[in-house]
Amino acid sequence: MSQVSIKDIAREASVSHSTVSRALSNSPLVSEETRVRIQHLAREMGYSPDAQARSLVKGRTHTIGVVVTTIADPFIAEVVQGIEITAHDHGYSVILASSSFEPERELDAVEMLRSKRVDGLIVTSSRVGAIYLEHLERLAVPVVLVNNHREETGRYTFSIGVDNQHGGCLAVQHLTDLGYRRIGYVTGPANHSSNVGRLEGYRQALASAGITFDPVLVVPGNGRSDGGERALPVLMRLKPPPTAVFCYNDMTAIGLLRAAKEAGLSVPQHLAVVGFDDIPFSSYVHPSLTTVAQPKFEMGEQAVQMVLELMTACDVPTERTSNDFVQGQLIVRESSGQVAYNAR
Amino acid sequence: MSQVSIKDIAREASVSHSTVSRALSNSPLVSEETRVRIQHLAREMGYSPDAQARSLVKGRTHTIGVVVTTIADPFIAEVVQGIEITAHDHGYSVILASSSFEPERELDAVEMLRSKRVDGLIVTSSRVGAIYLEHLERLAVPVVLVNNHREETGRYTFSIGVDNQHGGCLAVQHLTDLGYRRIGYVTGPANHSSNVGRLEGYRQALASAGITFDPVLVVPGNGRSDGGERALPVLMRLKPPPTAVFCYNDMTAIGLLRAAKEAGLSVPQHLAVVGFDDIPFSSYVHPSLTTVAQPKFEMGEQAVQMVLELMTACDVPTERTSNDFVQGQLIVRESSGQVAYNAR
DNA sequence: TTGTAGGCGTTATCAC
DNA sequence: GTGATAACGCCTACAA
Repeated sequence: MSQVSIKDIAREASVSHSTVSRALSNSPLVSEETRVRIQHLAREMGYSPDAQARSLVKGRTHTIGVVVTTIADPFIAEVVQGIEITAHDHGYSVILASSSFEPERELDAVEMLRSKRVDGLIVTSSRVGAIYLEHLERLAVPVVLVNNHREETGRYTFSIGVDNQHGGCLAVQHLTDLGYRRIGYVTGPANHSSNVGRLEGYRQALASAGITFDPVLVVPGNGRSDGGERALPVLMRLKPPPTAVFCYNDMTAIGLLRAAKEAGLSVPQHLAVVGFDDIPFSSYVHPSLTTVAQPKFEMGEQAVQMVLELMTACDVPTERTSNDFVQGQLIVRESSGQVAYNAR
Repeated sequence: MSQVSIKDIAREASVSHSTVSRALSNSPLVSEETRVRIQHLAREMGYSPDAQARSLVKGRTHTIGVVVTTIADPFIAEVVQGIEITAHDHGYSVILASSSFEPERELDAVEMLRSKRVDGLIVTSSRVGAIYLEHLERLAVPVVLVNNHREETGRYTFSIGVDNQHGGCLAVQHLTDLGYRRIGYVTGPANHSSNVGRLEGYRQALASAGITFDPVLVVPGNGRSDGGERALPVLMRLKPPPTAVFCYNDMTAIGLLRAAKEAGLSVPQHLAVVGFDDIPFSSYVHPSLTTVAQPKFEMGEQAVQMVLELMTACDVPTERTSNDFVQGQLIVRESSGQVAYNAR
């Protein structure tokens, strides 16, 4: 009933099923004539090869598993888009699993993907990246972490992420180039490597502009907009207050912008603001947000390429570690340098 | 090398592979003692059942295919989140494929999913829904369309979408309840069924408030923010201009808000604005946007449930049509009724 | 050039 | 209870 198989075609064409198999895979071991006849017949009968049966014998599923915390995060969604499109271009398809931020569910997902015999695994924003180290041997497939939040990256790990220090440096250099000299930083989650990196970039840019680092200008945020809202009054109470501020990410900056508006401060006249991420929103807020864009699509793209390379090179089995970094890009909008149209 | 199979376990345990199979599936046809022994051994050896081999014999993959235009659309991403989580809860996993708005790629995706023998198919925002009608017979699995933009829904189709008329009615009733009587509508893509439905809801709400419909108040948009920006001057040039406006969707409303700000109109004092969708941004714009929320997660959830039902009931083979509608929910924010804190 | 036979890792149906 | 044996749909030596 369900689906026609090569045996059905074989019967119809009065040949053996192996001849059908060969004809359909364009094997040279079959006569031109029967080849076209079989292929025509297959199309007519609505044949669709069974990928499972094929991969059972070939040992490859042409499928890669993708584990995310939640696909509803626009940032992650863009990375996944890069993954899906790149995978498709290489003849691979993608099984998506989300952990909903629960480590247990994340392990479930990995186990399920192992059962489905994915050829490789990409994990984004995992906070439990370390667990993969233990599971790697039995997983038997390459694993690439994207944008993970772990501190230490040991052996057996492959990851790809943005160069946080470089990005932070870009952001702050932009401000120093504009002449700002008293520049604040609103942090993200304190011990995330991304926060540490961006802070380091901040210090580096200050240093190269000949500005001495002042720790009171670093105020805590949390990566969310409410963190930015709370940070603003703290910054403005300083003597003297900063004239520009670099925020851990765009959501922080957006919260800070909102607080500034309510406090009657105009941006960028009273305070220049730079974010990080370039979430879709940042061009729509008012004033639009200067930020460091993370190449999200590209990160997905590179993750797939890394997995593919690791797959073919898996004879040299994993002693190597590789952590690739992509460079962020400064996007100048109204919240820094330029004066907004209608705010003068 | 790669993965241990039940045969490996059988050899190790000195039993037949069928006994191992039974032990691992908790069959009653195996002694308690060997069952625990085998299960222990399996865990020790790092056994992972091969889902492909299993589905080859069972005829079920416990996988559903999801075709999207792009996962980077936050709206779609939330629907997919609902799909993934619901599927997971029912023991199903999700293969994701994106069409990038190209019909040809969409067909590719469907063909690939057929090869992978998915048990069901969910397609979101397809503009070529009609193609599925032809392919349905050979697809041999249930297909559910989510939020599709086709006009006619013929036989053999199953879909789920928001009740546009009801939603439009909610939005405009909210405005009439507040006392507004001259209310505009900025359209979406003219012939989309969603636009037609929302317009119909607009007219219905006017009628039940005893307001006669005035066609000049309906001005064209395009579903994007620039459409909203261009619509504002058109509306304000009317004599008399509207005091409130319902927009086809949030992006349109956001564009309109921006134009209003540049024109020196304050919202909602000079003009109340209501959108549709409740995209994540709408709570962040200023003033925050009153809107009709589409239950995106729920739509994904219901789509999975529909697929699951159709799967088990596929003996009654498809003569039926079913189009389920979920109800939107009014979210009142600053852009309508309430006056924003700092705008008085 | 084509057919036969075996195997991929399961489950399921028989016997014993 | 357990063990052969035969599927599931495909690929691929090896024979013919």
